Amino acid sequence: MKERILETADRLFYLRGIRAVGVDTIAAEIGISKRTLYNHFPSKDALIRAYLERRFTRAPASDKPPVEQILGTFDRLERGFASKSFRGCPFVNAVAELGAEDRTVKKIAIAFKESRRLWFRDLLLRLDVPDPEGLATQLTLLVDGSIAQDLVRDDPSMARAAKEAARVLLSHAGVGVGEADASEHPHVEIGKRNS
Amino acid sequence: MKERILETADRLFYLRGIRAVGVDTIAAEIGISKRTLYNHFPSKDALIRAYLERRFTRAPASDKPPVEQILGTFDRLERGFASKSFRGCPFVNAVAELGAEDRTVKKIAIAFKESRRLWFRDLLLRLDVPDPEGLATQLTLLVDGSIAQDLVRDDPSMARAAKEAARVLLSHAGVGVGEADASEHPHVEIGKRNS
DNA sequence: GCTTGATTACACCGGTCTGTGTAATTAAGA
DNA sequence: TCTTAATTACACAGACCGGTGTAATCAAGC
Repeated sequence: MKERILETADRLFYLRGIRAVGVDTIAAEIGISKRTLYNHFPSKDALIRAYLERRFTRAPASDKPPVEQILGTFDRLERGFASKSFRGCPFVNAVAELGAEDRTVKKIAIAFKESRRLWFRDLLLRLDVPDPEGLATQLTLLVDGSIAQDLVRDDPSMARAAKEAARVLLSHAGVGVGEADASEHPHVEIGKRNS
Repeated sequence: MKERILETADRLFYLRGIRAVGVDTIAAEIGISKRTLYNHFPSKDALIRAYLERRFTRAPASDKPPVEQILGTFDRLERGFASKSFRGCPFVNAVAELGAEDRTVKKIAIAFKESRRLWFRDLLLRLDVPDPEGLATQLTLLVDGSIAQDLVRDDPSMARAAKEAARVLLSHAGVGVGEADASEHPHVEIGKRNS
């Protein structure tokens, strides 16, 4: 039950915005009474925090080469962008919506961003780059930048632009990166999904 | 009067969030009646749109070398991040808050993002880089990425990380970029209103 | 002085929101 | 069958919201 509530809250909060979705809406969507929802979560704030904590899932371990894992991140991003149910980074959105209002939300968001940076860094450590910390930070900038750009432009090709930039940064750090896929044309005009 | 309303709405909308600030709050902050506010703007939506349009000011022309202008962008960003009154990109925040609700808001946000990309592109054209369009896009990714990261982490050094990455990208495109911090010119005076 | 337009105070509307109180209903386990 | 816990329906409180109606007040220009 608790999981069903969280599941639904996740979908609605993420797609429509946290402030835009009321507890009545969530309860109605599942088909339960509002009272039941409040039996599982003491307040909407608690539900919001649980929603963000549930989003905070670390990437599963992979045995692929570090470079492939790093560049693959942007392929996954592009696939996510193409999905209708993609609407930016839930943590950035939450901080933008709730701001200084809820300090806990910000802490969760910071933890998430840092965990992704560390994921990059650990992969870079295995590649013997000169400055794994700084390069990891730069990669997160490309990730978050492409997410923000796609949020407003609805343009999944932002992920490819980020991937190209990541390739250049890795190459500059002495990492051997393969050729760009045949399907990737840097000169392509920026596509638009919606008019 | 209209300008005073916009001024106050700008500050409150940006710092506390659009949905979090009511028209009563704005009127009370200025010390005018709510009726006066509604004499200047037909609805809150109109006020929101005017707020975003007011934020949409293009960067003034500069006669500095293109590379300095490009890298200087990140210096201005860093100074902005350090300010207490910085809370991310108003356009990204607005889209995150209002989402699909208001199509006009999204259009303004898209226009702004594109105008900054074109600003980069026009500078890159003067540098004869192989792919000005793509590189301009990549630079915007670094800008938006550092803004998003600073929004959640409150870490102005993100701008420097972005600048470093930009240097690498420019250098890889055959542009001669000076040593780190060789382009520091303290009195670059461009309105820091945007993003 | 008079007219005109902006601004004011203030009440009020309908709606939505989070959260609670309560009593009835269900279902499962001992 | 009795007990216990979860869930239900439903009303309601209290607050805030966007927006309007109205009549009075103010200020400036003719």
